[in-house]
Amino acid sequence: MASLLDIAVTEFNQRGYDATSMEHLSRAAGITKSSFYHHISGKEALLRAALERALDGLFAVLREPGALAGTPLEQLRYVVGRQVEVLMAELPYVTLLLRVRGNTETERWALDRRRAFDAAVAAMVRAAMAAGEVRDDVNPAHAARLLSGLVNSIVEWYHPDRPGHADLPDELVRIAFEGLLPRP
Amino acid sequence: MASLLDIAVTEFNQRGYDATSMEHLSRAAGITKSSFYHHISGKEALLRAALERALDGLFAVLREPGALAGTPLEQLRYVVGRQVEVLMAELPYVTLLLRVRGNTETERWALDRRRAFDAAVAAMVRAAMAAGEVRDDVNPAHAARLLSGLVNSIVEWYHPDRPGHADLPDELVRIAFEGLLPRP
DNA sequence: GTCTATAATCAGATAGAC
DNA sequence: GTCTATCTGATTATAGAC
Repeated sequence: MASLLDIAVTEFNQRGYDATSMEHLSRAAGITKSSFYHHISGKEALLRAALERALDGLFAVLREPGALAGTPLEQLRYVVGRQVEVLMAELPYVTLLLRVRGNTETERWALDRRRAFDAAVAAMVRAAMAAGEVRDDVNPAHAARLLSGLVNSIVEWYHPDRPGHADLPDELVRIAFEGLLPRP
Repeated sequence: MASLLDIAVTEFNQRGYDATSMEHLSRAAGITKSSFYHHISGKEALLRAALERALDGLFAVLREPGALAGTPLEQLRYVVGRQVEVLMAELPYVTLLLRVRGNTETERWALDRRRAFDAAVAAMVRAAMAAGEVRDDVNPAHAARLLSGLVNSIVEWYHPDRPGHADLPDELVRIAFEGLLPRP
């Protein structure tokens, strides 16, 4: 049986957080709004719990051995691949995180933590470029932003139930680092 | 003086469409809510006008000579570069388009047209792959999705007023097709 | 074109019975 | 734990004076 958090996150992602009412959530859970309130303190608490789960999953990647050992490029490739895996494993939570706009204190907190994660990846891109392992004819800040954007865009179309997605982390790393052109 | 549409789109992008009230819009325009209603028929009409502008800009690219002549790869590179330029030129409108969730008839109409645009680009990716001009060791559908995601992710961080963004279309095309690794 | 005032509806949240 | 009933405030939209 799906938890109330799972149900809420599914609804939030379908309609958008602001467009989803407590009535929507309670109906999706099969109980009344009042009963729903017996279990959770409010709409924003649900949002906070979901965003925490997404952020915890992403930050954990940065502490894994593969993110800390090897050349700067090896570390970067590892983190990008794992980031895709976390995104796929925690899809609804990461999706919600990526759509936060900063309207409330909770949303601004999540945006701050997300920016910190992106900054860590950006530092790895700069380190790899300084080591000559990443091309230096593009703005490093742009390269980092585009890399993050490429990874995050997966939430817009990935569905866990569809087949043929097992290779996705590897495909993404290949395209990100080697590009769409055929190898020479 | 900014038009009411410009003002509304700015507000929609800041807070999200659903979280933005007519009160927000009229205050941003410097008039009362009632006066605002004198000029426009409702919130959704504003959304529709904005989404139309974004979609018209994107579809126009597909009809330009550069999108119709040359090898499949040349056509694809042209369209991707021009897509970035349109995104930069019509930033607020395209941003709004990319955040539509499908809650109303207007939003579903926009989603349909957007999917048609993406399908046209995906067809160009497949054509380039069939011609041996794009690597064939990735799923063509994934390659097309990732390419679109890469381009669209720019709306999350691009600001027209910041310097150093003139090369962005070219940088993006380089990264998309040649990847982040240094050239051999 | 702009305003004040207000209608009609819906939101998040609570009280209290069972 | 779940329910009906309700509160309070915000939201879209309109009426009608100036």
